Amino acid sequence: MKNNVTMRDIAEKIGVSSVTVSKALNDKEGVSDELKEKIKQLAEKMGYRFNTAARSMKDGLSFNIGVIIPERFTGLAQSFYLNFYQSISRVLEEQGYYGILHILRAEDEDGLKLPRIYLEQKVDGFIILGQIKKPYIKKLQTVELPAVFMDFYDDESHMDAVITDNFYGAYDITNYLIRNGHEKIAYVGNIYSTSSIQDRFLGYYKSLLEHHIKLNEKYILNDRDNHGKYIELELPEELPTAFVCNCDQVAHILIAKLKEMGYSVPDDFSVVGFDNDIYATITEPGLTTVEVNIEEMSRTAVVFIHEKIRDKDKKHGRVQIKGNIIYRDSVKNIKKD
Amino acid sequence: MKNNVTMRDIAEKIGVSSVTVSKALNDKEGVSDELKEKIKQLAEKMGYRFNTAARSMKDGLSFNIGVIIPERFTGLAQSFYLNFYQSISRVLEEQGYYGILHILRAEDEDGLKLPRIYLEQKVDGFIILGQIKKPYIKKLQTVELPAVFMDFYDDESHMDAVITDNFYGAYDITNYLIRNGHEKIAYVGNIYSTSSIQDRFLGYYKSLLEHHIKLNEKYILNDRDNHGKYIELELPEELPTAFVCNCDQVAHILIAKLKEMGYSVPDDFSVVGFDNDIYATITEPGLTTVEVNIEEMSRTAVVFIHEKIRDKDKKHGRVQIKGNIIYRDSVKNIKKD
DNA sequence: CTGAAAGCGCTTACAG
DNA sequence: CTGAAAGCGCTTACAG
Repeated sequence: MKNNVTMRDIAEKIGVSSVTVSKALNDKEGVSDELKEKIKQLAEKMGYRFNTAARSMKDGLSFNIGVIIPERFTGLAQSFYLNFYQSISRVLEEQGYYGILHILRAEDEDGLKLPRIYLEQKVDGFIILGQIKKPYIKKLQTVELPAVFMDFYDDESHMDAVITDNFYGAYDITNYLIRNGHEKIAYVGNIYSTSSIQDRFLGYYKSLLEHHIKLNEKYILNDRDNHGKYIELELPEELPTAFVCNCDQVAHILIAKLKEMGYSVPDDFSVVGFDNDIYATITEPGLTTVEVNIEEMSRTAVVFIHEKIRDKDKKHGRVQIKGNIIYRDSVKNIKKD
Repeated sequence: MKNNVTMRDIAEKIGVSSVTVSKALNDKEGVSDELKEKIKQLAEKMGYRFNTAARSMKDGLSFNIGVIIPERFTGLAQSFYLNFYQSISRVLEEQGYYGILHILRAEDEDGLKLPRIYLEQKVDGFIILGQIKKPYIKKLQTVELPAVFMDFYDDESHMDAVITDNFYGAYDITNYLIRNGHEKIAYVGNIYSTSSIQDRFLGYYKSLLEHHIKLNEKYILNDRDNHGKYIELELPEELPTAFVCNCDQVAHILIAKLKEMGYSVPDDFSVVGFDNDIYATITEPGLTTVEVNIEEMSRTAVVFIHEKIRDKDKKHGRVQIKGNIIYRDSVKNIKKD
């Protein structure tokens, strides 16, 4: 690649040293304004492009952030985290960083194999998008690079985490159902599966408690096995009037099942979701759901990782970003006035 | 970052030069097998991580590929290209590369602004995913980096392109409808919008021609304006028995509309799509559609860009990757036997 | 305000 | 089989 314009080329053309060119292009002190301007213009004219690799060598920073998504959260039907990645990648670019996506294979996660982006010093830090297994979290902690968890947390490890406010989101939307006259409300989700599903369940439970509605164990419906694979939903004998689903996709599946059984939503049952992802709009009727504020979460995570790169000891702890309820057509007011 | 282990550290510990360490770790000639093994083990033990930046400086290669997606093909409801990117990113990683995603903003596309990944020498080449405007194509050609188009092509510019076999895909699936007794078949798509939609239309047309079915202009239904925004579908007065949709998403929209009008699919109308994306499985009934072979296309594009990086003058032209028909439940056999 | 020197960590000839 | 030297393109003290 000898045909690339370097600072030295510019320097020679103008009769100064490359140090001066460096200072000028980086807007540093110690170059007269005229010269600065002259250098900048010549650089532009010569088609100068900054060589990131050289800078990286000097300060040991790549200005790349590795965004790690466990394989099981990807696939044709699961675009949520990819959208998340897109948002992160956008925010990173605004901040002068780049996001390198790494899909963490199940075997690497189990085998505690660190991604090559780490082994090749390709990145300055990690954003981990989606719950990873405990041993892998431990493994990541042995690594000196900063990491921020997104959309999940792990209490033992005290890693910084940016999560959606699962608890209050579920609490709010359950309150909304109750305000609409519902009392027999089921929760759909494997409450032993992920922290998100658990916290959403607890928010739902809090709402019940506050309204002195007794928690009915038969109204906790399992939606997936412990590997995250969806299983056939089993409805209780005595049916509720409303369902709080732990995510929009499960709400979509539930509604399909109810329709198959000859029921109508929201006329026979009200259903709410969580996430506001593609399933919320694609479902007929549109889902009333809790929006995950992807943009705000991305912004926060990027600020965190940036600060941690500059200061290794910086801690942020667990930060919850509140989402709003998006009202669509899957809830019916059954209050008898 | 002084606390990183370098080749020199390993060399000193073992009493050889860093050249020998470099040779050993890269499995080059000129080091005895014993020494090689010893060096590798020590490297492992000392937690040595290769410094990509240093290698980049030497040979001017970043081992990053910029994957550019125009903004208008992204968003919550459009995960197709993100899935594509994921597949590309996976294949790149297998080949020792990394894919850096760049969402091309509309204003940058119109303003002919090159992405920063180019200006900062972050990437060795581009994969452009999704049709970009002509002037931007021209702009890209002024750049010395190799580029491969994916899922679209541009005839004037003779840029290498990996596309799905739109023509024969649509031809095959239209043939399939005809074999099922359909003769009044509409095509849904703005045939002036993208080359894909146009080619799929022509495949549909070829099938009609071969079966001596006259093309009815009223059976060409526009689905989007020239900015790609979906518009309300207008059905012809005399309805067809089947619809060939230019993509699954439009098939989804069409089926929703037909259902609203009180019709049933496939009982009243057969509908087929193209892409086999999330809309194909989410639609009720599941869509019979032409699968885009994302994996194979990614593989091909990565091979192309890799070859072009090594040999600037390498040309591949336009390569079509054939997809298969995925049979689901949106087509009814109406042949009277 | 300007620049010579040194160094970031590796690799590529080349010499022994 | 092994290594000294030079260089990739930049930046950071430091000297003037």
